[in-house]
Amino acid sequence: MAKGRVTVIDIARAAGVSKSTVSLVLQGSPLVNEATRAKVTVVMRELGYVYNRGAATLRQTSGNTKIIGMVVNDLTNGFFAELAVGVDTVVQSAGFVQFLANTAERVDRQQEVIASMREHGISGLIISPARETTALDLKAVTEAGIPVVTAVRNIPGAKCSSLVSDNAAGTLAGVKHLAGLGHKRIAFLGGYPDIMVFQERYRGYCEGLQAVGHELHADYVIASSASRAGGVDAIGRALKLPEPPTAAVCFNDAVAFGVCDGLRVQGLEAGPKFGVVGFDDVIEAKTAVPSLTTVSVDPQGMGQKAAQLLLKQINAGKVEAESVTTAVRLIVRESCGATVRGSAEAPL
Amino acid sequence: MAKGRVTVIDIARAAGVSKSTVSLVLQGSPLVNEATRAKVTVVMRELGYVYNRGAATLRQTSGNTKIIGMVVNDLTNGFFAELAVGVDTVVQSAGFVQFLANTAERVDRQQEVIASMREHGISGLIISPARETTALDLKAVTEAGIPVVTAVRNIPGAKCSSLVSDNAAGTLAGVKHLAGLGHKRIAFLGGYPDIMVFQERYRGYCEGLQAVGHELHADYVIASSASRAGGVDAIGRALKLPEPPTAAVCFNDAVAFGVCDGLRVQGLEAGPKFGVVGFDDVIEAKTAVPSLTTVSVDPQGMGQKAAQLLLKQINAGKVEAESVTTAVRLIVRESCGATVRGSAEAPL
DNA sequence: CTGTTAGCGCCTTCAG
DNA sequence: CTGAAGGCGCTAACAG
Repeated sequence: MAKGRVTVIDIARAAGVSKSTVSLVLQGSPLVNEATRAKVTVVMRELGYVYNRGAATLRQTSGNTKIIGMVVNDLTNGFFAELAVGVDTVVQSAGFVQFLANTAERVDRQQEVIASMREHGISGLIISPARETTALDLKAVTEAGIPVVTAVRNIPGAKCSSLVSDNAAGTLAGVKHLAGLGHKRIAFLGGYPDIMVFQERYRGYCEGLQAVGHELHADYVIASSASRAGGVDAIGRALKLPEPPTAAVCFNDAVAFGVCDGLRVQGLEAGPKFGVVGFDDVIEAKTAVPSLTTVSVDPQGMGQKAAQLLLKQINAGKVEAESVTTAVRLIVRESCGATVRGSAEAPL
Repeated sequence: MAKGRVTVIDIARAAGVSKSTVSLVLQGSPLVNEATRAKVTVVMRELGYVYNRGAATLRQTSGNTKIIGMVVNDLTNGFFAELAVGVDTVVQSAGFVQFLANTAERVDRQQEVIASMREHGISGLIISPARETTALDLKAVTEAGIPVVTAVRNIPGAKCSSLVSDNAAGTLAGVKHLAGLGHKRIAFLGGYPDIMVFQERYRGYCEGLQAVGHELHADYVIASSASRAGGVDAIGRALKLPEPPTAAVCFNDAVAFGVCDGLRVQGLEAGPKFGVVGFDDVIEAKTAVPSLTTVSVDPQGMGQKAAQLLLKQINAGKVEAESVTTAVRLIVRESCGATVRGSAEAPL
């Protein structure tokens, strides 16, 4: 039963041809007679032949298994599950299979599974790295010439492509959304200007104001720690201004939650009267509140982009694994006091 | 760089030994001198050797890749994501890797990925089958002697193990829970007695009544379609009884929702005054309501059990892939008007 | 268009 | 305890 696995040689004998002919049929070569091909195909089905990809890989340019590795830090989080689904769809239709491993934020597990995947000869790797992951953890893989794409989080010094939110487009969409609701005084709250992400989101904020014809008021840009406490602080200061804002774009979701808290203290509420948009950094995704409009990444879309990017590199001959930062599609979910829905698309 | 992949022969040369010695080191054979082993190990690290599992598999009893396939009908659903995580944890610690594929309920996709996985030589398969899957769809795999475990849903005629909810234990726990809250008149609503699942859940109901010392009243067992509408119907009839029940165990979640609807119509409400327990059949998982106590499977636990079962069969020499129905752990989540928490464990 | 020959990287005898 | 062959299933040249 499971004993004599049928091989090319078996089907060659049964079809009265040679193994190489069978091999040619297998890879759809045009060098084979149509009648022969048909006969071989039939015999294959009859004998229940299954292609042994391992053997083929071994013989060929030792590398192109059609397997890609996908390692995720928390599959329990719906965001990452959707990410995996996105990857899966494109990977499947390209005839690849994906290894999936969950790290539960543990670098040691992550390294183990990466090693394991490498033994199996993955031809590419998509990874949403565990915290604490350093460029060194990926060095072995990248140096082996295996294309790597990081998603959601990126690893500074690593020789790999990364896929991060289009920060500017997100805040831009947020501003447009709020302006569309009639808000004239829109603040930008939270975060510190010394980090790159802040600069990008701030730029989008400025561009948004410009796009809707508002002036940029320095008073409405209030830096604070990128935390819930920081949000409370920032909104507190904002409301003390002579002409307080009526809406705010927040650096991230944590800040946005803090802003909601702060509003509540003042007897206000996030909603139609005071519009709050938070940039969703996934980390707090599980605690999303409905009274908040968030700018968030479409996880499936991100997964698809990641897979496409990876496959492109694999097919391109696994070179050019440079730090190519790519943009992703953003969705502004409207949730409170509005029917407007903003969205921004930025191509690869 | 990625050119000359280092092989056993390379490291043999560098370490000044023969390939077979290296091979022995690789599989931790005791037949090798400690000093030699150390030297070889060092050289391996220095040259950045990675074990080629494909080649090994090819040489060996052509079958034992350490890969298991996991196919899921909807990874977007948190339940299945957790299931996958459960599988992943045990599979990882057993030194296996998992292929994960999402079918989105499409049998054609499912068949494709299964075929693909087979080409890669999976040594076992865990599958939560798409609807419409028949025993025939799995025949090729099972006949090849590859152990298969179905989870969540099972496929009648298939030669494989399956993992389904412990129905009796679930309803039994539900009855105990309600009795613990002081309910004396507990009904069993929904479903039709001609299906196996009904019989099992009904049995648990009876056992539960017995366990808490209640009489079984035929009036309190009301069959109806296993749908939301069926639930409305059943509770309607129940409330017309001379001594209406004060609590109900429902055949499944759909029925339970209907019961809640029906109660609301009568000015009642699921909660402390009228206890409702629904058996969670996953299908409706996304629409869970908080005022409802549900008997539901622990998805991670189920995944772990599935993986353990599969690995056991793989290690046992891939025989005995008979229809072994196994039980799973159930959790009764308490949610309304009670601090009691029931749970039932049924071992493999 | 088809058959022949030679390995891919590894593991298993079987001698030394 | 270590070295020398042979072959897993498949494909890549070459011949016919």
